[in-house]
Amino acid sequence: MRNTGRVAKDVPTTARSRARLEITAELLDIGRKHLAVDGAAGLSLRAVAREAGMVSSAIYRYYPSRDDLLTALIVSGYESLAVSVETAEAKVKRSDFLGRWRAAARAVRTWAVANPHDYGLLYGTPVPGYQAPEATIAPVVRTSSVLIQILIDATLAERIDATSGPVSGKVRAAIDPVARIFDAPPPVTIANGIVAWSALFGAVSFELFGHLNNVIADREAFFEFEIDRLAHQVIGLS
Amino acid sequence: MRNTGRVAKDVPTTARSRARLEITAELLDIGRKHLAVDGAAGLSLRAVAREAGMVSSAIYRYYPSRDDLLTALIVSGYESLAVSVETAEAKVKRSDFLGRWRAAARAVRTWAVANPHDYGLLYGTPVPGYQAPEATIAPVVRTSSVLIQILIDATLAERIDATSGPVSGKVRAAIDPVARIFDAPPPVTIANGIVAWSALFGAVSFELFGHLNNVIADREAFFEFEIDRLAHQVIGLS
DNA sequence: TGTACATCAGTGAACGCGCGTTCACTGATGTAC
DNA sequence: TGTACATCAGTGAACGCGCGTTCACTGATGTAC
Repeated sequence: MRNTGRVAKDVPTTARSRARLEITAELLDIGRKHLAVDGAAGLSLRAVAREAGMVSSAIYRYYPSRDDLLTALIVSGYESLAVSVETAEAKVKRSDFLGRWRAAARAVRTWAVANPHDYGLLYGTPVPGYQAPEATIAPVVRTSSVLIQILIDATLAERIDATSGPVSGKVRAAIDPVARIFDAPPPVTIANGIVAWSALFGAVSFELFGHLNNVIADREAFFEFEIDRLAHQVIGLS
Repeated sequence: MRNTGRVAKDVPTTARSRARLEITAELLDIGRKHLAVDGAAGLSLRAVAREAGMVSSAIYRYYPSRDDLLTALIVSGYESLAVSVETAEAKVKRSDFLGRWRAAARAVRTWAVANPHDYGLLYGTPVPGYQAPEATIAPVVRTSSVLIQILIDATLAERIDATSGPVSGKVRAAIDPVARIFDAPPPVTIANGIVAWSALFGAVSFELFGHLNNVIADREAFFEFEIDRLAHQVIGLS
């Protein structure tokens, strides 16, 4: 079997290249498991190779350095989160804006609870000495685009309360980097959206990083309260 | 000079014990510096000892293990944050509840920006394999008590809007661990307070951990907007 | 005040460990003719 | 289809490194009489 002109260059055809993709993915999975035990700073290429049944130097055929494995883990984490959020949000009727926000917010928490160490890698303390390369930007945007799209749709449907009033010039300048990309929602909506978004991740981080111990008994119930408060009081969604 | 009966046992009298306190504190400072470069997971007793001009084994006279140094750093971090927040909030007229919230919230951010690595240690990803001992609880409570006191005072002065309405039984049960300690504010106020509190730390974490890059240009201006939104829309402070 | 003993900070060597990365190599797989 | 050569996954040894912790020790400081 040969590649026809149309097939993308990276589709594997030979046994060797199929094996390469599989092993690359397997090493990533093992890396993810180690993240859970030792944290990002303790991630060790030797340990991953060992568990894969390879000699320590062999892993360099797949990841040229420790930082490359870390980058792959971060990218795949953001992608996995994005898929969860997109899938959950897509199931809700397009005109149910509150429902779409709830679905997206719940998906963030559910994913984080299921993958606490990936969450910590993405949204916790930055790994010292690690500089995120460009490759990590695209999958980050995917997740937040879900919220932005809800805001855009709700704005066009006139389902966002503008009770909070217009926003000062200073704030408008502050949010300029996002606002210049999406011009449908008014500045106040974008600003409120960012407040709600960072509050959402604050809520999830508090739960996952142990700051709700001896504070909140039923985390799921409180989270529901929290995201409704944010939707109604902060975003003005109805 | 001798101890009179009244003097606390741990007040140093001899040159030796004074030196001990000083060196203990100096090692802590060096540890804090290393935190900034290598992160919590990379904190090394040998490196700290080296910088203090000691042989590596000597540090064991002061901190019996790596985890003990880490605990001391965490406790001193929470204390330093608590002092900043308490001091800033205390300067505001008692009847200016919004001003008190703003002062406390700003103090959290200011402290975090000035001590990003301590902040990461306290509010970021938990250190793998490290179990926080009881000693860390008291200083944590100090900071959040500032907010709770504002809520109590504002409730008694009837300066909190109850527009958000009463809270469901489920939510009341969820916040029971906190509510049973402070009975002045109604459950809805406590619940709203926790939402605002975790949103505040979410905002600070987003900024410090790099999630506002290419999103918010002027972070201070946006933070001001954010804490006002939280005060008005979420807590209902006037 | 002076002496004898106890306490304790700091030394230096050693333990066993794991790490990232390089390199020359072997042998299997893939490709061109 | 068969052969010669090129590619590349995986090996095993080695490099230089830093780590936490223990231990027997020296010598200065503090305490009791």
